[in-house]
Amino acid sequence: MTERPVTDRVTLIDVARAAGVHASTASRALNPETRDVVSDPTVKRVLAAAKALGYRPNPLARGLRTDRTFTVGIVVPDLETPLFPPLVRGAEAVLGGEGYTLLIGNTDNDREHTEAVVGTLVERRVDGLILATAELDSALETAVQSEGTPIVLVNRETKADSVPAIVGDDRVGIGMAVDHLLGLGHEQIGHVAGPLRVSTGAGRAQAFRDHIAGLGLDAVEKVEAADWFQMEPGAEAASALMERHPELTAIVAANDLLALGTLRALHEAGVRVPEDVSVTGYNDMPFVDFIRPPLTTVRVPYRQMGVLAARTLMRLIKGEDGVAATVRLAPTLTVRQSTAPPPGK
Amino acid sequence: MTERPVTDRVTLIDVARAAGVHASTASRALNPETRDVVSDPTVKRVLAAAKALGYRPNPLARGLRTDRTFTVGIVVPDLETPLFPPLVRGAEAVLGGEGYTLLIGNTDNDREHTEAVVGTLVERRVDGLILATAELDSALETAVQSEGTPIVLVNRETKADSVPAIVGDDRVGIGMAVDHLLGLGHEQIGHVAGPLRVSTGAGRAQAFRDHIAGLGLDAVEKVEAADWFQMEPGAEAASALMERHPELTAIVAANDLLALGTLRALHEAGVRVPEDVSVTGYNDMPFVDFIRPPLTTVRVPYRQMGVLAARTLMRLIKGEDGVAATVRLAPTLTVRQSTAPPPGK
DNA sequence: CTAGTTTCTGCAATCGTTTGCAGCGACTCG
DNA sequence: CGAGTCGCTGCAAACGATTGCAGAAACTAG
Repeated sequence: MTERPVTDRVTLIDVARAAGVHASTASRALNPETRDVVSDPTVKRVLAAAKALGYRPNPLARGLRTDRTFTVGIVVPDLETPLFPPLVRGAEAVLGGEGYTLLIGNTDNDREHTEAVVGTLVERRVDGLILATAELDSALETAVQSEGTPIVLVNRETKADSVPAIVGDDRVGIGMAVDHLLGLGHEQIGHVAGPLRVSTGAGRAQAFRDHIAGLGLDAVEKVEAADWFQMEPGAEAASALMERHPELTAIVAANDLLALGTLRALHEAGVRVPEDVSVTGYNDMPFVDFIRPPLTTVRVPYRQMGVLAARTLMRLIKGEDGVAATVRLAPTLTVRQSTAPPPGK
Repeated sequence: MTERPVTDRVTLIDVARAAGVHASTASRALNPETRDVVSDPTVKRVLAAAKALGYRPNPLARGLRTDRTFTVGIVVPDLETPLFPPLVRGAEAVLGGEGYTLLIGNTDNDREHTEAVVGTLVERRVDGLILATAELDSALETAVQSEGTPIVLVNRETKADSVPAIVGDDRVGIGMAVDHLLGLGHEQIGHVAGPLRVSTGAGRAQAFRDHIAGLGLDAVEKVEAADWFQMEPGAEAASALMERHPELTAIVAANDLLALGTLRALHEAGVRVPEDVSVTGYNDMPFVDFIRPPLTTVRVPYRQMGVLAARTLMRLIKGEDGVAATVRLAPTLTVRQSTAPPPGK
């Protein structure tokens, strides 16, 4: 296999030579910011030469000199979790439009792995970072911030309020699910919560308790937390919950996968949904309208979360002042067939 | 908001100074390849200094000098299509292990967009490219190749066999679906094909025809192609197909989404699945086991495709010889409840 | 004891940009 | 007509690494 010599990339110097000017002049002519210090005819010549030669600036050289790489890192726990792709796409849509490229990293929900990934991204001089990692701890992001890399959190918050976060409004979302069930006539409502060390898990559980308590009902012991946002733990938690509280006629799950697990546990226990027990999910994952029964769930605007996170990050990068601390996006309720009035109503 | 001065990054020169040597010596001591030309005590001192200062080389500077960025671009039509995340993760798993970072790009199945994305990635000096884009045309990849960037295709092929491809073996997969149906006693089997300008669409349709023809049955006019791999087009194609061939007792869909569309179309026509008509999908997307009825489908090892693509790309980057042209991965059949013997058997 | 190796380290160029500074010609104005 | 200003361009130094080359010890051998 012969090593074919590769078409040599055209550099700024080539353009300068072709236009009969010095490289620095060519640089200034090419850059809209500095273009006005160059005489009009020269600008035209340089532009023409650049176009003729098909010049594309070398981002490495530029980044080395300017300390701006026009890249943004986005790190997610697991791209295969269906809520992340829309989020990434939303971010990519706005970032791509501004000339940024996305570096992506998965963390597998592992603390060490997360630090390694964030480390390489910072080292690669990303201009900013979008973190959708799950852990509630905040040491990492403040550390990164102090190194000078702007950060935006997405789908989770941190105690340190120095870092902006774009999240779904879980209080509203859980409230909508509960109100929907109350409206159908349910009075005994339980909650299959997510892992409490994760902000979405803890937040939704708290929202559930508060909302029920606000109605003068007792909720505390009607919550069972799953180990993780997966079907299997969801099924276990649901079983435990129903065993302790056989009087429940409705279950609010903290997540669609937990709802799926709940569905399965109920099915295996011979309980019919929605005739005997109603179930709601959270997230409106793709295809939950195809399961049996189609899931009533709270729809979270993940794509828009990505869009807003990216916009916020852009403002941070540009050094704008007064970037909002935390933005909560309103969810909507999608009613399908996993909820119905309780038995005998 | 005061611009807090940022902790200055530690550079090779800092390390060199701390170790009392010249930067070039430090560089050699740090690089395992050249370490042996440096005396042992010096190596130790440099290593210690580097560790003490927390030195991380600047990839931009290195890339500028060496023309290796340790980045790989991966471009997919749409990250939200459920087969791509596992693929990306598979690739990331092996690439990350080798110190590479992934740059990701979506193309929206748009030709111009694709060229733009690939353009920026090449311009950013990625060491290689994994393309999962859908179009069958091959001008783009040969163009990129000629610029010197190694490419691996994934989930699709091209006519030019100079570029390696990792694909699922659709002939085998479709064959398994058809054989399964034949085994159940079906004799009138139709195919809802994907768009024929896409290699997976065209390939599966051809596989279907060939397989049926190989059995001496007539297949040609029992194929109806959908405009795109989505539910809606799938429903339309299925309706058209059933109208033309009401005698069909089984439909092989080229893709799970098309199968979902087919399911809906049949449901709306009052046809029961699987009692009246059996349906098979393709891909085994997440949660198709939860739909009604759980879908019998062909499982394609997408994660492994990503893994193999990455491995192949690594070999290409390292300049190894004899990298296989096209690898076909064997799928498996997952039998669920959307298939059953035809009525009266 | 000298000449020739070997081993190690430093010098300086290089990768492709950007940018502060200085110089040069043309123009303005008193 | 001379001094000051202005507009434009070039020079050269960065940015942070890598690497061919050469020089200085230290060592071997004759």
